[in-house]
Amino acid sequence: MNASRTARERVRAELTREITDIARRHLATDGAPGLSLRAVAREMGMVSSAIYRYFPSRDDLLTALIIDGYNALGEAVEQADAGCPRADHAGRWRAVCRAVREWALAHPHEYALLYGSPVPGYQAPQDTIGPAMRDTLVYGRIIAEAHEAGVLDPPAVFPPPPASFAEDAVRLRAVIPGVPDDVIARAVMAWTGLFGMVNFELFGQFNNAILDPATLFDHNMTALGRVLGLP
Amino acid sequence: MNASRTARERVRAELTREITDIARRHLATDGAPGLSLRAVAREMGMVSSAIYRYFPSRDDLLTALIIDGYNALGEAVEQADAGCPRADHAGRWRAVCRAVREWALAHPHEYALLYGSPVPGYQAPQDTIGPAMRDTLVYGRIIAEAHEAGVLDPPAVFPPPPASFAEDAVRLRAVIPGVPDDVIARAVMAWTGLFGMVNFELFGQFNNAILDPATLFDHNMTALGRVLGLP
DNA sequence: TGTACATCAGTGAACGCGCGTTCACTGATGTAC
DNA sequence: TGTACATCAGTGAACGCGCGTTCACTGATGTAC
Repeated sequence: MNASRTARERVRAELTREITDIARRHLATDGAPGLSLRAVAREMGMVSSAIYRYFPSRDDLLTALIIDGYNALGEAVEQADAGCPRADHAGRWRAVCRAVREWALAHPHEYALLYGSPVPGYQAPQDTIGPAMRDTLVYGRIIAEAHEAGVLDPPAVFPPPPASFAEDAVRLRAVIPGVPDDVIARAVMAWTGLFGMVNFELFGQFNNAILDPATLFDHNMTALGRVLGLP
Repeated sequence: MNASRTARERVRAELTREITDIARRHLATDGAPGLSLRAVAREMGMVSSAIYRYFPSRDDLLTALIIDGYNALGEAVEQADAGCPRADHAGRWRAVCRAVREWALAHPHEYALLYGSPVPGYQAPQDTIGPAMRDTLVYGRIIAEAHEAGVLDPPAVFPPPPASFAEDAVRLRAVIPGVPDDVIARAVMAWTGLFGMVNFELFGQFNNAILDPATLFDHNMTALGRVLGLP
């Protein structure tokens, strides 16, 4: 019977979700290295081996958490972008920057799993690539649309990128279509600048030095927007 | 006897060094979460409890590694700076950027220990603060000296930092004396931009996207130098 | 609609491993008179 | 210079813990005729 078949499958889907939820909570308190299948099973009220019906190994559970994390961040970024007038490209850039920072502050260990030091011995499989690009596509779209609208005006204070950058620029244009190499290089600068700042705040490099990171973050993201040529 | 007293102390110092050397090697292959006192003791040919004569706990060994790491990076940065003509501030900035990247690529796990996700449950003690600032002081000095020499000319493309940034700027001026708030904000931008790019390269965000990170790194660091106002 | 069979979820025991840390101890090295 | 004592380094056993993963199994749920 189809209905009962989906009944079993529904239970399975729900338990899978419950496992990742618990795992995510453990991640939030103990970090990735402390995530343990046995602890999750214990909290599920299951015997530890039962988890293997749902995830064939610890690494697969980690992968699920990584994918969920990228999707959650991606969605936050998409929503921040969607909340701005389409033509306000500078505002959209600032909004997505703020969204990244806020999501990171709200989920520090999850953020660390995505953008911190790699978990030793863990090799991310192909399925993480798509979700990992979700937020990146939003930045790319903002820049590409600004360029298309003719409002992108990068200040002429940098030397042009070297010719050898052209090859990587081709690949990156998949994310920011239609823009010249110089804009691509600036986009990477903005992208790494955004995450560099979030990393430093989250990983403690600002301790004892910058007590009001929010203010500086907003200002520096605005400045990076100007570097990009956003108005 | 003084001579024999230092004999015992010399052995102690050497064994301490040997322990941290082995630990550093383990760090390089297994990462921080996999660093184990027992494994180090085993390789020393000691019983595991003997390590406690040298380090009262695993965390203290980690602390020693962190301090050594900051010092090694700091020294690399200092030497890169020292290898440039004093008046070539832009060249000095590029040189220290390259030194950071090269050190990080040569010691990825050590770099991750310093600038990656915090080790869960580990709280860095006060003694790490000094070494942690060693490289920072070099960037600060370059900018301060360029400013003092009157060659710092930051492009007027950014809005001024908000008034509320003034408080943090006071603190940061301990590292970059004599410069206005706007330059301080730009310095943080360059600083986070530098490490943001190294982080992304090392932690895998450039995978499948940027195949020639060295070229883009050099170009973007030059661009960040221009943001700072270096010629 | 009822029955025979196949699939699946969860159990419980076990394997084999590693870890940090404590403690009472022996024997060597250094110190003071 | 020689002896009594104190300090220190290293031993070996133990405590108490946790982990990932495998495997033969039971009993429930679903499927096909």
